[in-house]
Amino acid sequence: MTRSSEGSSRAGIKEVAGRAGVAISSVSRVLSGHPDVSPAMRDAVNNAVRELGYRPNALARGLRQRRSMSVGFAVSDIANPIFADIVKGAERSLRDAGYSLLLTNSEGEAELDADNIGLLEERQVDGLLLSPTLEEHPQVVKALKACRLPMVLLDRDRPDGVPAMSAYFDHRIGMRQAVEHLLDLGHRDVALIVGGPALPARFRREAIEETLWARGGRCLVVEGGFGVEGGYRGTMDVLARSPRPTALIAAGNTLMAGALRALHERNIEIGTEMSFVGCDNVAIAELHQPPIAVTYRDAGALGEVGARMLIHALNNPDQSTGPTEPTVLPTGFLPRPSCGRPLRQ
Amino acid sequence: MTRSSEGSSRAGIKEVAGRAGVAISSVSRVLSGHPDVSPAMRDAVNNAVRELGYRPNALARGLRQRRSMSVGFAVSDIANPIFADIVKGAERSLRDAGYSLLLTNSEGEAELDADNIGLLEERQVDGLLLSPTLEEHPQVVKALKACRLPMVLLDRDRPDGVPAMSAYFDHRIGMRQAVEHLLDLGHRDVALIVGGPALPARFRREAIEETLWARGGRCLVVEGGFGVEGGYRGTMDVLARSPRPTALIAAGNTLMAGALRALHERNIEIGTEMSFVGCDNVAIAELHQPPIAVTYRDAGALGEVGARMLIHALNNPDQSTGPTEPTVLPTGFLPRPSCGRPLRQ
DNA sequence: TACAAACCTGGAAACGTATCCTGGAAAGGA
DNA sequence: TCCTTTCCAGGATACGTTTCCAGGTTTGTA
Repeated sequence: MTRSSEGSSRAGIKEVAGRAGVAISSVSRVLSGHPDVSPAMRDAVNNAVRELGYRPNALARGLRQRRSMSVGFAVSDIANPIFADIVKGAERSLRDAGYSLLLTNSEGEAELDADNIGLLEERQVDGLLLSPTLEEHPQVVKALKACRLPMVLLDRDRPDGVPAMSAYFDHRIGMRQAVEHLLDLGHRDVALIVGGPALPARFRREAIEETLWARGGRCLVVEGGFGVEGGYRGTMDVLARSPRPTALIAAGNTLMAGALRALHERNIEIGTEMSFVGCDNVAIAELHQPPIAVTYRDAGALGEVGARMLIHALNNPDQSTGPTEPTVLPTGFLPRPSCGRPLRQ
Repeated sequence: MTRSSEGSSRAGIKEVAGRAGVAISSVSRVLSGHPDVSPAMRDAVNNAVRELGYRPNALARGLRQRRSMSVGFAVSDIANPIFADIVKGAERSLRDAGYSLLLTNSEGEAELDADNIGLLEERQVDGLLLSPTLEEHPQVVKALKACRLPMVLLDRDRPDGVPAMSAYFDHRIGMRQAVEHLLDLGHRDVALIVGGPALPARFRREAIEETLWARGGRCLVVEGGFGVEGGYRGTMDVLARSPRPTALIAAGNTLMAGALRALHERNIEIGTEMSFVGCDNVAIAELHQPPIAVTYRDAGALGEVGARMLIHALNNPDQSTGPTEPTVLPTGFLPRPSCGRPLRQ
C-alpha cells in the first residue's frame, strides 16, 4: 500500500496544490523557477510533485503561453538518407533547446507538403523547418506566404516573397573539385545527370559547366527525372550517345544509385570504360567495388545549424523581421577509384 | 482593400462567431459537423471561416477533448534506413487517420529513449510507437510501465509486465532460407556476427543455429557489438579464426556495412573465398559487386501496420485492455552472387 | 515607533475550444 | 386551440496551465 492510489487520470497541478496545501499559483511558481518562493514552499511542492508523479500538461501550458515549444519539419522523403541525417541533426538541436519535433513526410508530393504546412500551423508549432519536394510549387509557395511563423528552408531555394531564413550547402565547391579532378585525369567530355532545376541540382550544374568551359571541356546535361529511376534512364540515355562521354556525374544520391544500376546492367567497367562521380558519401559509395568518388556534405550539421537558426529567431522575435543572411555550409570531394584516365583521348 | 485586415494574431473561433453574428457554440457545432445546425447557420459560419482564414487551434481542442490527435514515435536512430522506412510507413497511416507524428530520436542512448517517452507523455500524445535502442534497459522498462498510453513496440521484445502491443518480423523465415542456401552450396562452417540479444538478432541466431545443427553444420557466433564498428570488429575476429569459416552472416544492415569494409580491407574475394549474407535489401546490397545476398523485410509495412494497430486501439478504448495478439510480418531471402561454393570442403 | 520596501502567497482571469444545459420557436397531433 | 415533441441557438462551464493583481507578513531604515 505504499503506492499512492493514483486516480484513473493523471494528476494535475490542482492535485499537487491540494496535496501540498498551497495555492495553484504557488505550485506554478515553484515549477517555473520563479524567484519569489520560500524554501519551505519549494520543498512542499516538490514533495507533492514527486509523490503524485506529476507531469505538466504541455497542451495547457502551450495554450496559455501561446508557444508550444515544438517545431514542425516538413520533409519530402524521410527515407532518403540525406534527409534522415538532416532530421537527425535538427532533432538534436531542438531537443537540447527543449523543443519537440513534429514530423511530416510528403513522399514526394508537393500538394502534401502544402497541406502539411497548414496542419503544422494548426498544431501551433512555434516555427518551421522545411525541405519540401518542390519549393517553387504554387501551392507550397502560397502556404509559405500565408504562414506567419519563423521558417528555415534547408538546402532549398527561397521563392520570391517568402519571408523565410535559409541554410544550404554550397554544392559548387565539391563539384568544382570533382570536375577539376576529372579534367586532370584527361577527361574532356563529361555527362551530368540531374533531376530538376532546384537548388542542389542548380548549384551542381553551374559548377560543372563553368569549370568545364573554363578548361575547354564539354558538358552533356541530361535531365532524367528524379529518383533511382531518373538516374537509370539518364544513364541509359548517356550510354547511347555517340561519341560517348568518358565521365559521368550523377547529381544526387538516388540518381547515383540508378546510374550504378544502369552501368552494371550494361557491364560498363567503372573507372576505366567510364569514370563516375556520385553525390553524398552514403554507404554504397564507400563499399562499392571500385569505391565511388563522391562530393560529400555533412547533412547532420545542416539540420543542427538550421534548427539553431530557428531557435535563435524564436528567442529574439523582436529583431528585424526580415530574413537573416543564409547560412552556407561547405561541401567537398572524395576522389576514389571510380575515376580513372579516359580510354580514348 | 479586398483583403480583410487580419489582426496580428490568428483569428479564433470567437472572431468567427462575431463576424457571422452567431454564438461561439454554434460555430463549434458547424465546424465539428454536429447534425442540429440549420443551413443558414452553416453558410454564415462557413463564410466567416473562409473570410477570416480561420484555422482551429489544435492545442485548445486537444486540451478540451483530452485527446491531441497526435502520437509519439520514439526511435533509436532515424538515420538507419530500416527505421526511416518504418517511420515513413507509420507517418502515412497516421496522416490518413488524421494524426500527427511527434518524433524523438535517441541516437542509440537508452536513457534518452526513457526520457523521450516521458516527454511525449507530457505532450499528451494519444499513443506511442516504439523502436527503442534497448527495450530491456531498466529505465526504459520503468518508463514503459509507468506509461498509461496505448503503445505498440515495433520489431522489439515486449519486456515482462509492459502492457504494450507489438508488431514484428519473423526474421527466422528469411534466415532459414539463407542458411539452407548456404548448406546447399556445400558450406558447413558458418560464422554469425550479431549485435546483441534483442529481438531481431535473437530470431536470426535461433534460425541459423537450428537450421545448421539440423543438417550437421557448425555455427560460430561472434558478438562484435552494434553498428558499423561492431560488424568490422566481428568480421576481423572471424577472419582470424582457424579453421576459418567458409561463410559469414551479418545479422543487421549496419553490421553488414562493417563486415564488407573488413572483407575489402583484407582483400577477401566475396562469393569465392568467403560467402556472405547480409540483412535488409538496402542500396549497398543490391549495388555491391558482387551483389550481396540478403534477408529482406518490408519495413514500411511494419510501420503502417503498427500505426494502424495503435489507431485501432485508440478508437476502441473499451476493449479488453490487455495487449492484443502481436502482428507478425514475414521475411524472405534473396540469393545473390555473394554466396558461392566453398573453396575447401 | 513608524513607514517604506521587499518578500511571499492566494485568488482570479485568461488562453481557444467543446459540450452540457436551458430555453425559444416551429412543427405536429389531439 | 393547446400541448408535446423536435429542432435549433445561446450561455456557461470546464480542460490545465500561467500570470496579473492585491493583500499580508517580514525586514530594513529613518
